[in-house]
Amino acid sequence: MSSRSVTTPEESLETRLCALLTAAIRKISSAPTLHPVLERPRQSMHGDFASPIALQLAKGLRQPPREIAAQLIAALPPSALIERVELAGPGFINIFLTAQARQEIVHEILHRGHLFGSSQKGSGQRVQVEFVSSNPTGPLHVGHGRGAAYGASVANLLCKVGYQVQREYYVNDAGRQMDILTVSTWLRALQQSNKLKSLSFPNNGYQGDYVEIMAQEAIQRFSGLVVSEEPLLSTLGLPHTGDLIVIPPEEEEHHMDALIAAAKEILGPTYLTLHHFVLTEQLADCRQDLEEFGVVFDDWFSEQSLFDSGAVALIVSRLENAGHLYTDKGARWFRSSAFGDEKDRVVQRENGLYTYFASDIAYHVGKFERGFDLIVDIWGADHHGYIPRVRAALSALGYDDSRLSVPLVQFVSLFRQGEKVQMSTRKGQFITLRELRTEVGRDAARLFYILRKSDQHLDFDLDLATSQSQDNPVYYIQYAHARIQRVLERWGGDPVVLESSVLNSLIHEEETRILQILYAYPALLEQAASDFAPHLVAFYLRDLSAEFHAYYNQVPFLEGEPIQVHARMALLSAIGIVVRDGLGLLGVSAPDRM
RNA sequence: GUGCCCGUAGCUCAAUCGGAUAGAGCACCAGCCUUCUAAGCUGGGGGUUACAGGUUCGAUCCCUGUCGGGCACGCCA
Repeated sequence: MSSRSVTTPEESLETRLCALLTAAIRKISSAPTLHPVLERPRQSMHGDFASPIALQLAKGLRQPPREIAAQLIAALPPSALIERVELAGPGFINIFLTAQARQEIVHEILHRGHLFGSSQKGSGQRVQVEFVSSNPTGPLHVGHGRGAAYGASVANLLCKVGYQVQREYYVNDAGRQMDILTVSTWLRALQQSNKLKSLSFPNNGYQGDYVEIMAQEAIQRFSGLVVSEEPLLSTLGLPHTGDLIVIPPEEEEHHMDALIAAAKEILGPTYLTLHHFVLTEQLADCRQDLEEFGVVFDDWFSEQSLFDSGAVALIVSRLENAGHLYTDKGARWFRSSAFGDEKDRVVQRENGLYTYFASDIAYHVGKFERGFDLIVDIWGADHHGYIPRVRAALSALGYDDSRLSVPLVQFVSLFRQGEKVQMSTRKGQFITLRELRTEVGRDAARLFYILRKSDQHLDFDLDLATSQSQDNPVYYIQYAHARIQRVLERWGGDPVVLESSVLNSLIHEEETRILQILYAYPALLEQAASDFAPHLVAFYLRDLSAEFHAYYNQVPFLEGEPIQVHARMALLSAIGIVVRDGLGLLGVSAPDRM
């Protein structure tokens, strides 16, 4: 127990070692001290920690780096943490910890449990993470799944390192796409009622099965929905000859707009009812889908509400009053090129309607007004050109756009039998997130999605993922956890006694390496959070699992002196806690047996 | 054409914000189950980090150029 004083939960090893180095720097130099960097060397012969500080000081002090390093080593205050210090290479200071210093991490982990790795780095700042935010015009597909898995993990990480996190879904319920979905549903309802004779379903309508299902439901629920074809043709200005009407491809968009207008005119208030119905249906489906994926939002923010509350009009007038708008060709333009964008952008169209950009400015200003210190927008990579204009608007209105971060998520390409699966949302030809979850399972999907950097293309091999083969890294990590639980179960002792176990025997190579990985966990989480890089957690867990599996194969844990067995059980228990916690951050379960 | 991102082992990807001998998985080769789960372990081969320059103690990382790939360039959202 006396050894617990070596490290405390408040001060990590890194912090204490940095303090020692800083003290040494002050002794040999009066120059303003730069914060000493501690690295984790790739090779064990380079110590538990290494610092290139002497190399960095060399220029300012006008001395050879090796000489500075030697002085620093001599000036280093004595510490129970440090076994020895070596001067190496061009001037690295390699620090070797005492076995006791390494072992103490086990007690810290057992003591803090799932709180281990948490930090106050975020110091309670409020951060909003907005992600998925797909148009509620159909089921989520595998591309949205990546955004969901990534965003949820980023949010979990930020939470873990001390931020106050709000998870938000921006509902694009105000645009033309929702009208197209409404009309699509209506036309399907007419088709199902055998009302459409000469008018065919538009190519640019939503064609998925879910539209047919909503149409069936709508027929049951809303009277006045089903009308004959004649008034529709009249309103559209099309002939009543009874012949099939063919819309040329270049006319399709105009035709759709005409259909929307006609639907509004013919249905009257029922149009709004239907619009509300399809929106509600899609959002409910989306929410359930995400929940089953382990992704839960704190808020679903309606774009329409920005128009209803007058926030959009207000924000445009704020830009107006600040002198950032001008008129050209009948439209109102925001001078975004004056704030770093490559060209100016329209906020109000010639027809008087606000653009999506206008409501998006209002949305982002609203985020700041809601009191968030940091704003994280997770967008598809195809929106990267959109970032400068949002920053420009925020800057123009006096907000600090450095408080906005926009990590991009690249596309997902599906491969089946070595061939790329072509997808089209509009035509309903896509693999849904739900299908993927059913085939692959939630755990595998969640891990697979975040296994590579978010801004890299992801080739999702369906055959590999659906084969449930050992190639899938999720099993490798989960298996480590399951093995640990089985060993602890076999041991059968009281876990509480492990908190005060004597750890002196944990000095073998495998054990040392595991300890080194374990005490790297808090710093790893901080980096993964600040880089928005959950893939680092996945790689970490695989490394930790690999070391554990090697250990497992090498040492019969339950054999030997009780004191030694206790030490191993304490170590295993600590590994289990970290693996479970890390998987939890990624939304992956940690089964006790497999 | 312009802008942004990317180019690392046969394949899919990492690389501690400029650090030491660039690492994993898959695939390939050779071994390990009467012992806590073989969904595991051990060993092996495999690289001019696309190419050419530059910056410095030191470059996969920063700068310039070339080649190749992706995305974006609407009064759509």
